[in-house]
Amino acid sequence: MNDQSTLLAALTDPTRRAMLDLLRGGERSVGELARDLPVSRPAVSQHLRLLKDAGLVAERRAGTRHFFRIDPAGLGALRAYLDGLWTDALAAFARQVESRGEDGHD
Amino acid sequence: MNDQSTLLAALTDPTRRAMLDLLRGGERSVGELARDLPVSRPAVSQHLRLLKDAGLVAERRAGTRHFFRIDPAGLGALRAYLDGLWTDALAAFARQVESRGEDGHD
DNA sequence: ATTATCAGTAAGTGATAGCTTACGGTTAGC
DNA sequence: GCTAACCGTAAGCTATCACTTACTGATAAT
Repeated sequence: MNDQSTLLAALTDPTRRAMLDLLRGGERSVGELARDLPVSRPAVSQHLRLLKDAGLVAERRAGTRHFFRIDPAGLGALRAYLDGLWTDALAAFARQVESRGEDGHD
Repeated sequence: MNDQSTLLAALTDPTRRAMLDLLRGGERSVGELARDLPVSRPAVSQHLRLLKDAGLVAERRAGTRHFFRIDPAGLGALRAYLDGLWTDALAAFARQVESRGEDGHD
């Protein structure tokens, strides 16, 4: 019920979304990501930790390289939340249209 | 391409998500929202402006009352973004599984 | 017309988040 | 063993954001 906070906070930052966009094509190492981003490598590491904690990326280590890739599972939870909100909003709208003229409000 | 920033930023704040949850049942006035939230009424007004700018809520004015309700359209854009990310991630994963052993990286 | 209610705006404050530089740790190669 | 490359962590700084109080505007009612 409170995990959306982590997911949404993770997706809100522009740099992190840029990182996810870079990972659309497949996994990348930390250095590779930093090379294509306007921030320092430590900053990328911090963002990756956040994304990993949020369940949005997965890690694979090979030697000294740490490869990251998008984890589709994390996005599922977010879609479920938005779907629920969407459904409820439509239901509320239908209910209101249906009761045009009635005045039961406080 | 940059509208997700507004949408995600709007959804990230816990107070704004609480407001949206209150609006799940249907439209509410500003004062009604403030009464059920742990923040002041001006704070609610500020949040509503943000949500409205993001396209997540719609407004209806009746006398001095300003009623707000969830606008399903805004959520659609966000779902589309997540879907694209999801699809690409799955495709990238499939591509990588398929090329086990090959080494075409930079 | 005056008063009261409802709501948006402005200004100021405190906390949070992202960035940087500096450092420590681990693996690969000579 | 020593050096180099790759990466994570720590500390500090700055900017942004959410909140408050005070004020102004607009509608309703007496």
